[in-house]
Amino acid sequence: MNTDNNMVETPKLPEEIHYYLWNRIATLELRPGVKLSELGLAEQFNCSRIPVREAVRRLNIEGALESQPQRGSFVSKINLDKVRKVRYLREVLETRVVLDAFDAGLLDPLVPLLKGMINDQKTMISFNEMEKLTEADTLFHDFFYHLQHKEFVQEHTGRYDIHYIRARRFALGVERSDDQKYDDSINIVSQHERIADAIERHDRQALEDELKHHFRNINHTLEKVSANEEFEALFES
Amino acid sequence: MNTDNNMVETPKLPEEIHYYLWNRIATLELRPGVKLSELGLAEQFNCSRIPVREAVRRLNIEGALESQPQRGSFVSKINLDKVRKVRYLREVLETRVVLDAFDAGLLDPLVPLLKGMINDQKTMISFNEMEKLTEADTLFHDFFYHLQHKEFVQEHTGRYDIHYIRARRFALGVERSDDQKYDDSINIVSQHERIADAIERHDRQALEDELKHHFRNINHTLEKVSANEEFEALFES
DNA sequence: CCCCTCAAACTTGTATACAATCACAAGATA
DNA sequence: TATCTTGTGATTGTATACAAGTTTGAGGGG
Repeated sequence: MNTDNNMVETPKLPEEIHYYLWNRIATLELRPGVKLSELGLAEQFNCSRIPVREAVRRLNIEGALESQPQRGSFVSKINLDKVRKVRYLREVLETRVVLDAFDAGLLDPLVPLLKGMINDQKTMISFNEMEKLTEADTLFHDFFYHLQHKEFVQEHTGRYDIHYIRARRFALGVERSDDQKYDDSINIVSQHERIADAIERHDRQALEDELKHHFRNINHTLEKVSANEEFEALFES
Repeated sequence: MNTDNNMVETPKLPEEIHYYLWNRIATLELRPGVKLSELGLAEQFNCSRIPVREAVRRLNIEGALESQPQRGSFVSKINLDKVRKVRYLREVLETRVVLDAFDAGLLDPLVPLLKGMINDQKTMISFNEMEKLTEADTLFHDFFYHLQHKEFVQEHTGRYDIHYIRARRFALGVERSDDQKYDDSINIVSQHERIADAIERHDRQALEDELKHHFRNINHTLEKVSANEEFEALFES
């Protein structure tokens, strides 16, 4: 997110506050719609409003907060339109990165590694470790970017987009009841499996189709979940 | 309850300042390396440092300014690495958008329109109207995004990236001497022409190749220009 | 019970003041 | 002359104070 220079700088106060709030919002500990106040945060961080204000302004730019003059600052609701747009970018870019790696013959020797990751993911589901599964899913996708030295693409494909990040927690079922979450999680991992299978079979067209299907999956899940009354308050109307 | 969000809001001071500075930096009126100070800007805008500070912080996030504590705020040099990354995104995404439009058969009836735009571009070159050519180039590329209702993609493909924007002025020769600029400008317009020709000939592979060649053109131009001593000071080492 | 009035408490927007650090130039010293 | 010291101004970081608008809730009237 922030272009970390090589030097270990003392984290400045506004960055510290921004980092703390961003993470609390991304993990939904701070629920969409919750009201924050600059003064309250200032007391919490034992400083004046100025450093807090800088963090709040940045969170506004990133779409994590929405400050209204003389009213307050509210944690933004998850914007499904934004999620759909980021999803499209991700489909186009990540498909290209994976297929380029495939065409370069880089993926064949790595099929066993991929299958190992997928087995780990299955284990996490069986032990109901959904937070770990979220990390494992991130790792699975990061893998292809690193292989192609295209990590920077992720800055534009939802790796740091607060709306996509939060939506993904639902797609992976982290925020849902047990009976709801297993279906989608198993789906996602089985999609990973079919991607690995297509690579193993050297079936380029199948790989492309499975990738697109995988990325579009989040849409289907979200349309379903966002219509659920239980979660209505989390999404922008 | 008068929650009219449709009302035309008075542009807030920080946004006004941000907009003004962003444009001055994007057009290179404020040259890379130039030093600004919050207090000086505050006097210029007849306000206190607080609204200025907000604009400056945002320009820092966007990479247009680099503020150093107790030293000053400096207009950033053009970062060629960032330009290359944005160029890659643009190649992948815009190629996909254009080819999707091609596959949907949307482009055939619009070939005359494209040729008209290209003729206008040629006229601008002959009259040495490089600023207008920049706008016309923008319009030519926007055209495909609008056709596919994918305008939002441009937010991620350099339409608003300060480094790419400034680099593009060089690719189009706006900031260079007459003898230097004609070559590259004519190249760019003739590339547009070959793109239109490929569409007219229904040659999908040629269209894809010409698009990629067109997007990669900015790299060649920039490697050449950034090595020129005359412009060395504008680029990050 | 419902609705209106109004004042106090909040909240963000902005101004001013001070603190901490850096750059630079003038002067002292060898 | 060359180098170090030092003081002054400049610049960003932070704190406090006030301005302007919004929310909230108590109290009164119907």
